[in-house]
Amino acid sequence: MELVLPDTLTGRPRAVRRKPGRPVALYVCGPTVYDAAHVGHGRNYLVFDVARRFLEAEGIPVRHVMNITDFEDKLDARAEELGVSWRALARREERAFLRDLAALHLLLPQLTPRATEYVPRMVEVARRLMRTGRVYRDGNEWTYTPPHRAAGKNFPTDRQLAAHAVSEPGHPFPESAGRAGAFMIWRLQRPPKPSWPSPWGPGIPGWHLECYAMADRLLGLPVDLHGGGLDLIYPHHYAENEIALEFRGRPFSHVFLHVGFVLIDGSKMSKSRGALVPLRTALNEVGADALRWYLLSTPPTERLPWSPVELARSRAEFLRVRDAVRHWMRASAGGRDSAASARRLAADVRRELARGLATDRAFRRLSAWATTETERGGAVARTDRARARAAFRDIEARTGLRLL
RNA sequence: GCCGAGGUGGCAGAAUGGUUAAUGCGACGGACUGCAGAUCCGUUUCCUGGGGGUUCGAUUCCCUCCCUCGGCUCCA
Repeated sequence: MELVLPDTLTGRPRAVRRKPGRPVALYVCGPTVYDAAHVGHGRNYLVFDVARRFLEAEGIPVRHVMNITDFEDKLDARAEELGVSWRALARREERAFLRDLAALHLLLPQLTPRATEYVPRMVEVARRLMRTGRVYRDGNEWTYTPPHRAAGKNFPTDRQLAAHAVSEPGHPFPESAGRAGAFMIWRLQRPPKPSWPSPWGPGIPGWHLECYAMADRLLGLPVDLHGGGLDLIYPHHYAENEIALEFRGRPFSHVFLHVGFVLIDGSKMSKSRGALVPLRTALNEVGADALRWYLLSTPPTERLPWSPVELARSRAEFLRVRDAVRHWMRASAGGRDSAASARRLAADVRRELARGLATDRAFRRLSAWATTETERGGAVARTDRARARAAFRDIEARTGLRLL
């Protein structure tokens, strides 16, 4: 069964496909490792985890790449604050971040390339952009200004930006009309801050070149599925896509999926506002399965308001479902049911996930099944136990929940 | 301004063309109780934002208007 996702670039549902004989090329934008993961990160990577699990359960191999941004201004600032080197801080936070994702029972990507290892390739991307004649230098920075694109080629942000700049007179975007959508590709900088040699002098490449260089090298462009949090659409994915359009005339990815924010007090969880719930804290409180249930209980592209009450309710709901499954599977209780009920449930879950990764609807199927089977006191017959188990194993494989 | 998601009973929230539009909370009545709470039983007539259209039939599909929420160069 095909996995159809709401594609952000076209605004339409699109099936995830692959090149014949190749695995699905999945590139998920990773974190800047300067602080602990919060539940917003958790939800983001969780959504791609379920997408990958679904494809693999369908027998489709996935090559899953997630970059680690291990040099960046905020990382420098944090390192200085703590009195450690930016490299040491990045390594430490990277380990913690990946450990927390694994604790949420995520399948970790096969490859987690670090930005620091890709600087020479990013320099090469910058060099090619320099040759387009669309780059200008302003002091220590070189900036690339993309040409105007026809509708549908990229996220419709340049129009937005122009309108936004006009509607807010104090907006710090100087020549907005002509330069909407421009992004930095090289900045001069010296140690102890991150710095690498280049034809333009020592410094650092712009962030957007990172994912382009990595995806091109490790997966080949265009990739099949790409995404991250909704906040990455602009400027990050817009910019990556501009580079792909410049060099190849094709978008960065066949399908873009962007995950809705986890909201706290009505607005986005953010490190700068200090309003966030660390992933580790939530995991310690309710465990991976209940947290997965909660984070996936709203459609992936929609926002999820964080609420301790709802978290507790999700935990209770997950446990109710798990207990119902376990009880139903205990054939020693003299069960008479065939495996049909479990197989139907697995088919329902599969169908809901295939259609837009509707985790919320899939979970509702599980809840409904649990209610029905509990009320009628059903239990599987000993002879059908193996087939029923296989059905639940399939659900587990796709959702990452541990039910049996 | 632009992009996106929505407007269902007092509140929250299901139902992606088909019988009296779920369920939960709240409220009200009753049982129990010295009173209250908790618990249990029952009741809750009244609800699909406005206006067109498609259809035998619309909460559901199309158009339009109004309103709400989120986002719009740190960011998952």
